[in-house]
Amino acid sequence: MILCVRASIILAARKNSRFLKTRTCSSASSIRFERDPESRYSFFDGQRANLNSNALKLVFCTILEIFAENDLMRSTYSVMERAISVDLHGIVYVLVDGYVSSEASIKLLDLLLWIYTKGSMIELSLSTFGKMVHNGFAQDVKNCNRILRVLRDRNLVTKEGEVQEALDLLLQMQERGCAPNDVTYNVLINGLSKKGELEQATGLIEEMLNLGLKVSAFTYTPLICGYCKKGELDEALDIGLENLREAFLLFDELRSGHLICTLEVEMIHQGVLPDVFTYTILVNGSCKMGNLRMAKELFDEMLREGLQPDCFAYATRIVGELKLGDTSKAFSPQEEMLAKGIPPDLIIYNVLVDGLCRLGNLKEANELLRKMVQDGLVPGHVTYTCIIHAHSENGHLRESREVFYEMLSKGLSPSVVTYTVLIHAHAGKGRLELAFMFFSEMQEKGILPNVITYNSLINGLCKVKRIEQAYKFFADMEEKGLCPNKYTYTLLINENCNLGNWHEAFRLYTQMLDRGIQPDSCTHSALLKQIGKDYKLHAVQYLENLK
DNA sequence: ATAGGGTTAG
Repeated sequence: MILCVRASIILAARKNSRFLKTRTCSSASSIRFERDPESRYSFFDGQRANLNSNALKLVFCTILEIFAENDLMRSTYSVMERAISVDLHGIVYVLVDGYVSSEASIKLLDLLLWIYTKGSMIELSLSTFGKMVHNGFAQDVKNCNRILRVLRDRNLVTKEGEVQEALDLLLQMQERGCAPNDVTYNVLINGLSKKGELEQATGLIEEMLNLGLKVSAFTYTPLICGYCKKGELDEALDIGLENLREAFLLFDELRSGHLICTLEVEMIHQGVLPDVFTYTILVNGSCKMGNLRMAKELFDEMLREGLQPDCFAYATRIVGELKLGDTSKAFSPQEEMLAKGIPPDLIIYNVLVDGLCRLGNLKEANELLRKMVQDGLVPGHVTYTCIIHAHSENGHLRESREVFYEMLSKGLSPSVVTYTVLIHAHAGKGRLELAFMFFSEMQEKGILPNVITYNSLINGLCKVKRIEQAYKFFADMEEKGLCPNKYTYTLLINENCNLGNWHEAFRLYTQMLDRGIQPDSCTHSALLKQIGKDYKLHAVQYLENLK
């Protein structure tokens, strides 16, 4: 059988090369490939280069066809991956053009789209899907679901538009008779939940139930996740109100606990049992909302249910223990994991290194790094960023730079977070020249600064009263399409108040309200800093009520 | 190997 297939491939390849030679000799530019996006080659290099690239596509497609027809999907996969790795994206034209048998092209196009979507190659996914639809190859709901995920994620990353585009596709699917299924809805519910559109997400669950579609852990998990994130945002509001802080915390605890329990009960009511994914989110959400007791209870509940926690679940638990400041308890799951044959991964180590750094145990953190390397793991950019951060927080700017250069020498690419940590530290300590150096260096490397990066610079500039320059960066970020947040405004309001520029401070305050940016009590404190202490709290409460 | 949910750093 294998020999037979091999022989066919060789024969097919030979047949193709003859076919192509004929084409070349007759000097007819391939009719079949007129629409080839790589046709610009022929512009510079004559027909030969163009045909060579096409020849390669035909050979690849022939091999793929033979593998697919014989159901050798593993081999098909690796050949397809090879074709993509040498940028032969044009094979999609061969596949939709009817050059290979329709049975094989369906399989091959599915596979091609799968590879593109799995690798989040957004434009290639969309263009391939478009060609498939155009040629009647995309009737499969699975393909639609893959594209839905891509559209959803693109929307979430760029923050432009809505998950709307994906919702539109859902409508189109319904119109074309390609019935959306439970997976379709799950993808959309996930997108809406991540955007905080929880009511709309709940509405889709109702729609699913009405349609008799299967509601599962896949459906509820993102929604629970969304509620957890909302709780986290709410909690941020009470920073700075130390006589009211505890009351807020208690309130949040009750509310979030209640919501999470309701959802959990609802899931069980629907016959959906929470699994490791669900529990991980619940534990994480409880941690983030500061309810560490509930986090622990949920983790234990997961064990009682007979579920086997994995690295994700353990990482979440360790974060919780570290928040409680208990180093020994944070390290104990490691033994448990080893006993169960789940070796701690890079993220587990990152969490532990960061935890030790935050507790000021830089020495222990370094020992852990050595152990990590012994275990065959390589510290990554997050690991280094944690250590750089630790040095910065301790005011050791020189050390933080040294670790940064060590990181570069290991061939690791710093992220926007790494640079932001460095910029924040240097700008905050008045070392603005170094901060600016890092700021331009990151952009030269194509790492885009974000709101936090700009806030770090604005903070440093305000501190040394270079407010004009702070405004320049404020304008610069807006030009780049970055939206200033409540911290950006609070920094500028604060400095204007320090300088007695009340008019400007209130102008900024009005502007942020107009833009729908919620101020917090820090903004209000900054604004009212000069008012007598007795009146201050009343004034803050008054403003809080206003919004 | 052909869809869908979860973990770390500013």
